Amino acid sequence: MSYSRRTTINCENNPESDCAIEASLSILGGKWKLKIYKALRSGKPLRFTEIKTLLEPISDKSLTAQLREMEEDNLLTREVYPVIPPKVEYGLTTLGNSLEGIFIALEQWGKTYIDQR
Amino acid sequence: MSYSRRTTINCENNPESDCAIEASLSILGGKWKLKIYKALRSGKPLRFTEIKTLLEPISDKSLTAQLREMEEDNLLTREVYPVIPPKVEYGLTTLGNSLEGIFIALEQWGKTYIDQR
DNA sequence: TCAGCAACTTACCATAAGGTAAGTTATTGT
DNA sequence: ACAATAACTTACCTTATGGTAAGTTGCTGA
Repeated sequence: MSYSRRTTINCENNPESDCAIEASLSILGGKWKLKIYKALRSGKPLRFTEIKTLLEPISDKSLTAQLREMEEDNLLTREVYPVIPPKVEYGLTTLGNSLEGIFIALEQWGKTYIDQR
Repeated sequence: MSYSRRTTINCENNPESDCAIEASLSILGGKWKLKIYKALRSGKPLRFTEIKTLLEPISDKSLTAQLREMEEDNLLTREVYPVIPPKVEYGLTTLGNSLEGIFIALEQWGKTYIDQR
């Protein structure tokens, strides 16, 4: 998708309710976001490397970037354990869990689309 | 979003159901796709210029590109009236109409997200 | 004769997202 | 002494998407 990320979503010049949709897409539009959601959807927090293994072939750089953005957007929590080597666990927030509806809708429609060919 | 368009969606290397989601996103990921859907959602077919006015400030180039892709993806119909100056009407197909679920899910979640700040 | 119209097409350019590959940190096990 | 480890960061590059501005078509009304 090409919904660029924004720092502040401005609904001012959006008299209609496009804004809500734009918000959703700007937040979920990253190439790996929904896959990260999927990895964490079970409820169990995962470590950086565990997520990375699940999403392969994602790069370290991309994974950190996407995780940071999702954290900023309050979709997931990041817990740092002060040990060496480092240990960091990521889990879904309440807002993160509320993505389920979108996930299901996209999955269902995708199946419909694929079937129709 | 950064779900690049594909000619054939390959589910072969996708043992999980990610494929359906990827299909959805690759098809809806265009910057204007969901706005075009929204414009046509009432059921009434619209002309190129009418859509353009509704979506402003979209460029001619982008609008044609997005419409063409949606047509290829069987989301909308394109009816050409052989008159001069040209008249072309776009409307939703059955598959196009089935996007409603995604539309609603994105809209609802976006509202939730915006409220939580 | 010629500007105006709708629906394009074309050439060119700007931006952003993401990839690759390497480096960083501080401790622990060999 | 030193390689290994997890979770990054950095510099650099490629690609895709979309924007701008101009041109095209063929008839019609002034």
